[in-house]
Amino acid sequence: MARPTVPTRRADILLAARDVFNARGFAGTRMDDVARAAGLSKAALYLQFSSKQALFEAMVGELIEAMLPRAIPADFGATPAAVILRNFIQFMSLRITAPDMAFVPRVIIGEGANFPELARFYHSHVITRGMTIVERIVRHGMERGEFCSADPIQACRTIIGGVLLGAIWKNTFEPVGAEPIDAAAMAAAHADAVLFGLMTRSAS
Amino acid sequence: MARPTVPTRRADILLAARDVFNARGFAGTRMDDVARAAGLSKAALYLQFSSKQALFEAMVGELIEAMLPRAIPADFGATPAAVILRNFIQFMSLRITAPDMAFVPRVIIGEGANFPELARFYHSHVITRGMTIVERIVRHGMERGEFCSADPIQACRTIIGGVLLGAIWKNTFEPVGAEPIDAAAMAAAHADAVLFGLMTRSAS
Amino acid sequence: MARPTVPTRRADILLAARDVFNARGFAGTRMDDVARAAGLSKAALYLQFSSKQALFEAMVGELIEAMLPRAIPADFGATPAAVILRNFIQFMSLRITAPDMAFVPRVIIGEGANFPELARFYHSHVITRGMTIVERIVRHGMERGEFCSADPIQACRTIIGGVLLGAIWKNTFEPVGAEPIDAAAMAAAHADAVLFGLMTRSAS
Amino acid sequence: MARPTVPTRRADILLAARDVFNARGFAGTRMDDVARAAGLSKAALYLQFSSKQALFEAMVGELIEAMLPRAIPADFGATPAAVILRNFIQFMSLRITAPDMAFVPRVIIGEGANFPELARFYHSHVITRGMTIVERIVRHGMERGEFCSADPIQACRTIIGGVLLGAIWKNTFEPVGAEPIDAAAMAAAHADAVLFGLMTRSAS
DNA sequence: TATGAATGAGATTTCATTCAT
DNA sequence: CATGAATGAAATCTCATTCAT
Repeated sequence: MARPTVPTRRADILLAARDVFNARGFAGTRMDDVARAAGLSKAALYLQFSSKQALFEAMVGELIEAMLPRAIPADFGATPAAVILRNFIQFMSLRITAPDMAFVPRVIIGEGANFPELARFYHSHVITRGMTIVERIVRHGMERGEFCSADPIQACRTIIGGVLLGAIWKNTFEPVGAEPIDAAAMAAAHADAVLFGLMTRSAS
Repeated sequence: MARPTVPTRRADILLAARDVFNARGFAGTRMDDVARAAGLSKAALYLQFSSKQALFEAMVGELIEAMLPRAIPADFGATPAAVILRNFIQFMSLRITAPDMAFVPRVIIGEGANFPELARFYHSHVITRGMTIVERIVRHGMERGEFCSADPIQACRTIIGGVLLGAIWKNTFEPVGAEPIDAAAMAAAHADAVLFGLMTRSAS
Repeated sequence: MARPTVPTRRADILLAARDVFNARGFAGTRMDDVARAAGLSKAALYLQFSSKQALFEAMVGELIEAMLPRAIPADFGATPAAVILRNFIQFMSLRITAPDMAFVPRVIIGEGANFPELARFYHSHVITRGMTIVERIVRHGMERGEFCSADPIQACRTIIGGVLLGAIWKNTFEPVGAEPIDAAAMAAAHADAVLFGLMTRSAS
Repeated sequence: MARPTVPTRRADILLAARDVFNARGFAGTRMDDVARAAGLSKAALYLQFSSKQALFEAMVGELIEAMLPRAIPADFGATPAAVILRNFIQFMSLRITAPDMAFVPRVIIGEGANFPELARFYHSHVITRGMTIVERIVRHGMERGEFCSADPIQACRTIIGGVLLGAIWKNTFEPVGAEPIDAAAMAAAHADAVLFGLMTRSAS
């Protein structure tokens, strides 16, 4: 409750950094800009982060953590896999296309080659974690006889691919004139498309 | 007969540029490097391209052109839509993950915000074109009664999302330790996942 | 009391800039040289002046301000116009041919086409102001019956032309072997030449 | 009569060079521009002129020659000095402010420090020659009793200063908004101003 | 802790000049 | 003679990073 002002300082910087990196990319961002946006002197930045790269990594790390689904039920019980999967797709789609998150994939993809640490981090914390969840859901559906037996790993890719495309669309193509899409609607349609491929044909 | 050297000059530069931009990204690439890679002086570069950005755009434009499916049959005749779609997914997946192409999406996504022209170009020439083709295939399947009636546009996104993920995977995550995937195999699985959602339930 | 160092920085640079621009002209001056002459790094220059041109303009502006006659009596009273004019010519001649000023006209004339702002500034602040003063003096003489009625504007040109020629002579021709002239003597002779054309013939 | 085409080539270049140097000054002029303006390749320029500086000097030299009063009567006979002086001032003023000549003083003054050869040339061929002529006229007037006895050299400076100011005015200040002056009218007024200073007071 | 001032090490871009054809 | 193509050698400007205060 009485958290001192220090952690706020750091948070302010990260917030400002997010905005500037978001708007300009890594190379295009100047420490000057971040400092000004955070209302600090450039030198003060360096008291908190030892380099531009460190700042960038800290900021992305923070965002990634915030993006991960906090709680996934340990046991799915009797909930139909279709329902769980729908919810998951909805959840991820909305989260990943939220204005303050959408640039994470862009940054990871765009700067991944220059920041292998970041790509590794993202891969192991987001992709792998997300795929594990999806895989569990798929297996759950297979065990319940809802889903036909497919390679769960491959299925994951189809599922995640659609979610990712939504984020890219919003971030990369909408600003240059692509027709805007409604994240929730797209998620629903994506779930439909995916589900009817996974469900046994006898279902219905 | 005796003038094939001239047009080569430009192509040499573009080739070298592709390699360097591929390895280092836009900001990380120095004109010096491109020049050296092309076996020319820096100044000679500027004889052909008026700026780093112009060079970059020319190179990406060239690659994009090369990546587009040259010829799609105007009329699908009686070929089953499932076959056509499978082929298309295969074709695009292989093309987009080929070592000399795979970085195009990365670059578009990563630098799109800094080069709106590029994003626009990519959107209208690749994405839109690709989606139109997929849409035609889907409609073809619906007319033939192969595919259940779904929103073709949304279906496109699921299809293309999976293809794109393949390229990103190879480019961004494999270099940092993600388990390598076989493009052809993934394409086949993606087609499966997608197809069984599109086919009418009566097909059994 | 303890902050006289700050305003010095800018002045140091301007002083150094004056010397280098004086010796080498605008195009011939490298920011490196100015920096070295000011005992600073090149980057420090850009902290104060956003471009070479800005530095140049600031420096010339400063010099011009310094060159202008600070105070001209608002009312000439009963002082003979001939005396006033003589003094003015002396004053301007000495000022304009002083070693640290003499290059101003050269620069304005030489680079005026490339820096219209500078030419405009010089025209409105120096030429126009100077001509206004001369005009007032001439009218004063006419009112007093000292000077015959001539077109004061045209007379100004003859007067100023001679003063300007002195500066040009010192700067452009003396360095290549023209016989050196004494600024004060030339000013006196010029005043003579001019005065006896303005004075009424009855004065004798 | 049957002068071959060769001298034309050279003349074309000099003409083009004059225009470009006129518009952009020495440093601002690129050999490319001159070549294009002359309708030649850059390399062809170098067949005629060994360097940019050589080209510049040749061009200025040519102009200066063209500017000099071709013929001054060896003996003034009984023509009144006032008339001769008036004519001379008119002649020089018109010549020096002609659009294709006016930039010569600007260039000499502006680039003189960087091209001492040029300044020397101009000084000895134009200034000195002009001053000699004026001096002869003044002495002629003194011998005839028209002019009072003044220092002829100093008088020359007043005379030439006014002429020079006209050229500078047209070239440097008119383009930035100074009120345009009529060369002939200014010359006449200048002659008046000067003459009435030189003539004996008894002349009436 | 905070900052204003400073800088080293480039980066892009330009241009006079050359040379093979 | 003429040229298209090439280049070496700068010059301006930028920016992450440091340091005295």
